[in-house]
Amino acid sequence: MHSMNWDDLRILRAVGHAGSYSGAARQLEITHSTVSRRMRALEASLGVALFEQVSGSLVLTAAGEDLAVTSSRLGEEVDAAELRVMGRDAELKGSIKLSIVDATARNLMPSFERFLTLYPGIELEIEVGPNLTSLPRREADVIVRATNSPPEILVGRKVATHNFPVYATPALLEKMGQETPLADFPWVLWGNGMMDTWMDRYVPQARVVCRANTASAMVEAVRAGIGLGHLSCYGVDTDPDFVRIYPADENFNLGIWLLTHPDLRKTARIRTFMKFLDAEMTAQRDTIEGRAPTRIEKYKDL
Amino acid sequence: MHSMNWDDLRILRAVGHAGSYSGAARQLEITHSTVSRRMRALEASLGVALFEQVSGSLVLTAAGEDLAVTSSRLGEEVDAAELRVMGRDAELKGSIKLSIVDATARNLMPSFERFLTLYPGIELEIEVGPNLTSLPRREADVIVRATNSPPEILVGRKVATHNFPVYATPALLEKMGQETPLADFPWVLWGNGMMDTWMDRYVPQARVVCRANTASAMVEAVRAGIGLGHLSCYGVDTDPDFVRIYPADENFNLGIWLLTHPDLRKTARIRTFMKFLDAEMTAQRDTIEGRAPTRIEKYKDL
DNA sequence: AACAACCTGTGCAATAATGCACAGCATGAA
DNA sequence: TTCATGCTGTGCATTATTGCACAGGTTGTT
Repeated sequence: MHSMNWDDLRILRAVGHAGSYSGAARQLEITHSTVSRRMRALEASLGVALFEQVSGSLVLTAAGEDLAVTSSRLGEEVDAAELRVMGRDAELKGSIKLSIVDATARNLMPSFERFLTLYPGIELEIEVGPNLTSLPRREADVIVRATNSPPEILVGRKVATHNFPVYATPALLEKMGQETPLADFPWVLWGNGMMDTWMDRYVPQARVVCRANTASAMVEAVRAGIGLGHLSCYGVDTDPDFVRIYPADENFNLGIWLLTHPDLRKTARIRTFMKFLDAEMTAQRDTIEGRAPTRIEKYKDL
Repeated sequence: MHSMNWDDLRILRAVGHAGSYSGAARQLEITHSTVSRRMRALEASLGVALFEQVSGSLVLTAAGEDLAVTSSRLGEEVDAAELRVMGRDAELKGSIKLSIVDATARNLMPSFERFLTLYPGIELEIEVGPNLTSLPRREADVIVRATNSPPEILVGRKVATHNFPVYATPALLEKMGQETPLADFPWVLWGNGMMDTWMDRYVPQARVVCRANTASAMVEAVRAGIGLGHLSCYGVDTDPDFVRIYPADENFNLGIWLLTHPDLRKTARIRTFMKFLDAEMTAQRDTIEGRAPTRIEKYKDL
């Protein structure tokens, strides 16, 4: 008997999650026209309307919602099964060249270790450096980047977000006095100017005593007590040397992107590795994004 | 990130169930070459061998078994969801012409009633007759047949099996005497001769006093006490007028096929109806096939 | 040994699916 | 009011998938 195409349910899951054909298309890395046709085909196959149009956008019907929920559960089972079996046998071998900034690399080392334990046939070549701005073709298989405008020649997805609260050290707070306003502190700013707009708006007369052009240098400069600084929660929240003194501004964050070249994305060991990192970072997202700080301090006023 | 094609899991489920690419192909109504390619693609996508070849046939690896089991569970969830939403709204309407023999039609009337209650927009035209041997194109949308050689121009599947134990009536047993051997009874045989080989082998000198050419006529002839007869358990096991006196021979049964024309199989109301009947008969398979008799008598010797 | 009936694998033509490019609609900001 | 940015729908060319036909292997029966 003719059966429904289960892969249409994978598309439906994405539509339910993204809220639109266009959003689902981006998530799945296919075109919105494909999503549209697949949902039409699914409706025809089932003989039921899954969507109704409201002001040019589509919303799920009751049947659509039912099926989208089921598809979401199916997705969880598929993902779990996929992780269980992917590259499970000795066939998964070869080299993976990873390009990653050093701060994020440090945070992910335990995950890399776990991956290499699971897949002993893999050789992971990690190219760690300061902010990597050029991506010569073929010099890396997998790229982890902190950006809000990922290069269009690569494919992948945003797995988490760097949020940047303002941090100080307890020693600096004590030295300056607990009631000293932010404007009176010395500041360490990002060399690429990404927080300058924020400073102009909220601490216009700030004493900028230092600029650093890498995440690691930023962290070490603040650790040394040189000044206050916007640091990513990722790895800093769990470092006892730091104290948050002002919350992150959601308009000043960076996506953490997991990217590869389009023609590599079907390569088993690349897919396995990216899926593994995706799962690891998804599991740690609250920690990465600063929603599970280990020290809670009274925030200063501007 | 590139995702596995979930529809490959639907194929894998069938392979796990059928035990071969060829068997899965028949079950899914696609070619074995498609099954082969889809399983190769799935293995490539996951980077794991799901099959290994043993004497020209394929057996599942541990990873393959893991994934086949998961796929089977997914299939149950998909089937349940599909039944919940299929044709759920008022859109499912139109006519369905069903061709079915009268004995099976009587057994399925409660199911037809349930279907029409669920889908009030459907008009079911049931063509009930004695054994229908010709299938003029387009005179029926859905065909239920008792056969072991379904017409190749139609598509569908065997949903259950007619098994044919030997039945008597209590009155006939009393009239003939409880210890009378089978050979001394009068017999009612099928007009199409389908049980003649069995009779030649096991009751060669039988007194054949009656032949009937339809299932209904067979049932009514035995009910009238004319003689013993091979009747389908389906509907007879639950009829208090009858007693089994000899078990069914598994080499003398008929498949119950649910069939339609290839170009109708994607039509929503046809698919919904066939899937519904499939589910109903699958749920009743033990009863249909005689594994849940309501009266258990001591079987006679040959 | 020969044959029948099952199995899987693959080249090539046919068919189906997808992406691209375009069109039109809705909404929010300036 | 105008414009930008999102959305969905669709014709056509491109790409991927499928079916057909064939080949070869294994097993069981005669």
